[in-house]
Amino acid sequence: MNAGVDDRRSTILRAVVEAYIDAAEPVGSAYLAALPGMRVSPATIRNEMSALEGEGYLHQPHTSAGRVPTEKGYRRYVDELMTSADPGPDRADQVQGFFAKAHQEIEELLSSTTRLLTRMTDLAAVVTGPSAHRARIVSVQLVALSSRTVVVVVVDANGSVEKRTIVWPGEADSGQLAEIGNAMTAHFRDREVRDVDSPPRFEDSELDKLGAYAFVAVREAVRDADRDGVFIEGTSRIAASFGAVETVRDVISILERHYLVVTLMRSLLSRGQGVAIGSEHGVSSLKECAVVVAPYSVDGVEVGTIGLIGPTRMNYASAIGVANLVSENLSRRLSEG
Amino acid sequence: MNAGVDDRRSTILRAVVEAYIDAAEPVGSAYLAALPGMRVSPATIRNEMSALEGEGYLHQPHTSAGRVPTEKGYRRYVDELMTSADPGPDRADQVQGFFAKAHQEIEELLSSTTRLLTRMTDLAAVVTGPSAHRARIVSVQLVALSSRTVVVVVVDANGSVEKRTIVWPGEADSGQLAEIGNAMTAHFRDREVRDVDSPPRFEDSELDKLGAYAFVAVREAVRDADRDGVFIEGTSRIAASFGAVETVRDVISILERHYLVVTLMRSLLSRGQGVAIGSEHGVSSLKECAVVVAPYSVDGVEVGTIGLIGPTRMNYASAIGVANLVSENLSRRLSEG
DNA sequence: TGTTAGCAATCAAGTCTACCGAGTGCCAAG
DNA sequence: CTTGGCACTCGGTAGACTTGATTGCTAACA
Repeated sequence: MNAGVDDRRSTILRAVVEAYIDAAEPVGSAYLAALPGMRVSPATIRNEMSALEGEGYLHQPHTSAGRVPTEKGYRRYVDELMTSADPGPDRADQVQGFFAKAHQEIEELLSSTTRLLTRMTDLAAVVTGPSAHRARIVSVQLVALSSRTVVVVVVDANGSVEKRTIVWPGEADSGQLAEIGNAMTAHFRDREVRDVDSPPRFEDSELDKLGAYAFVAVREAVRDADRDGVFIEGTSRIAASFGAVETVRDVISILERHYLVVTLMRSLLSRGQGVAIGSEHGVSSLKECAVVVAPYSVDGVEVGTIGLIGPTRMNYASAIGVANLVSENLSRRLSEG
Repeated sequence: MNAGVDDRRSTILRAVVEAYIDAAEPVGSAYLAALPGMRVSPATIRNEMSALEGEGYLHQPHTSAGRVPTEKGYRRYVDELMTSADPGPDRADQVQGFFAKAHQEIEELLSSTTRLLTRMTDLAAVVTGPSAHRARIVSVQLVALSSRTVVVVVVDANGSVEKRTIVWPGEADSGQLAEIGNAMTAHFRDREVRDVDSPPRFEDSELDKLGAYAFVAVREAVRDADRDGVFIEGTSRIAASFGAVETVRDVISILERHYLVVTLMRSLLSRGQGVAIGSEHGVSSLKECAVVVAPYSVDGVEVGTIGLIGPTRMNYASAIGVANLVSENLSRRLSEG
């Protein structure tokens, strides 16, 4: 029972899954028997498939049809049967080439990484920006837009820039603003974003009041930091993957709710899962989808997520391979500086 | 010929368009004759419809079907026959309420405005950020991320912040950086973004070299400024509007190419068109779509665009009304400060 | 002259039937 | 345990027929 990956039954399950991924049509015994590696007759394959159906790995849409993998079937395929997710040297080169001439700016880098993922897998791709919570603050500056409007600009060590526009309580004085900015920079410098808890204090009581006021903007600016960085591309591939418009609508409408997608990916990662198939992830609108996730890290710390979303009959080997490959390259790239 | 909007034939055309917008099904003479305002028999209506078909305003999918508006029919409807695009006091209140408690930050304001548009019209919505070319620069600062990495931060009068991360030629010295930043701020202050043409000069030859180097980053940062600000929401409504998955895929794949959408909207506006129907705009993948655009302005200068995209049988009155309403409110809001 | 009732004509879409064929399950022989 | 053979199932396709919506035309009418 549940022997290895080499027994005949498993081989047949693998062949069914791969054929179905390829052709999106129920797979019959005759087709399988004709496969190069297969040394048994259709009748034997039928027996095995019948057993696989009993075990819950396959499903028969109707009596006179071939078999289709169930979620459990895909799961077993991904966990045990799949041949290596190594994307091969061509793709490795492609990814390396991409990162070699990729843009400096982190946002543009991530956004074009998302497009790269979509292009390589033909799936919808998601990349979340590096979580800002652990990033260190490098500079805080206050700039007057007008006499009553001030923009607070916070730069962190990732090179992310967050800002908050506020109405200044009184006439904005550029000397004062500079002084507050310098004090803030000194105060927060090298502290992590999540440690922004109290404003710097000033001798001068007016400055102290203004400083406390500006501090609120700093806190809000860094609190929003994570919200910016979600990149999603390849939505149109979803339309190409499903025949039913309703499914397309449901899936796309989930993809439009970025925070939902991010939550989903994070929760998968935190449970140590790299792949969620069908209803495993619990989002009912995505029950016909599978999600592949991989974390990426900066200096060894996992800070962001790469995700691929497509139909359950996606090419898992390719998707997982590409996700990991891109994750490694992106991590390396972001850890350089 | 082409009398007014009050002759019977025009009334019938209007009724056909409105019925078709409503029900998405070919409209027959019996249905029209039963309409409250209609005082003639189905036979008469048939005669008129036949004439309208001859004039190119209507089309009959097949002999035993009712009539469907052609592009020309929609065009005439929008230009002459449509009843007022006034969205009514409820919606005006809704929009005012929205802007009353909307977010300060321009990006978030525009992004939630896009969602508002989608919600109110059930169409895909696009808002382009205020063109930065005419914005005045308020501040330029150089911040060291590490000894060899510097981020150049440019703040403009809209409150937009642009940045560019560069490798510094040498050890980054915070005193030098501050000096260059101050000189840049003084040099570019109140100049328009499009006028960023030459760096400030420094007495010190090393500073002058570094300044020229940093200037490149400033120019690149402001050149990219326009690229950020495109907000698109409601893609999933497209899936709900069309029956064919291919159409959905085509349209969404256009929506994914932001620059294409922006170009389309700008070119419509520059030709003074507020509505483009079907093939009028020349983007073949959108031939089953109509696009409604409205500019918005800051202090009387048109700086950005609002757009709505949906099927040709969208509710034009509502779409145009909402686009204009939101445009006015957004303009007012952005011109306040 | 414009309007209308009446009516035959048209044609998409639905229903019914027959049939084909892909694919199975099972049995008996190897 | 494997396999060939065979009856069986059932979705899908094709054709014939029906239904119903809608038209265009004609002739009568105001």
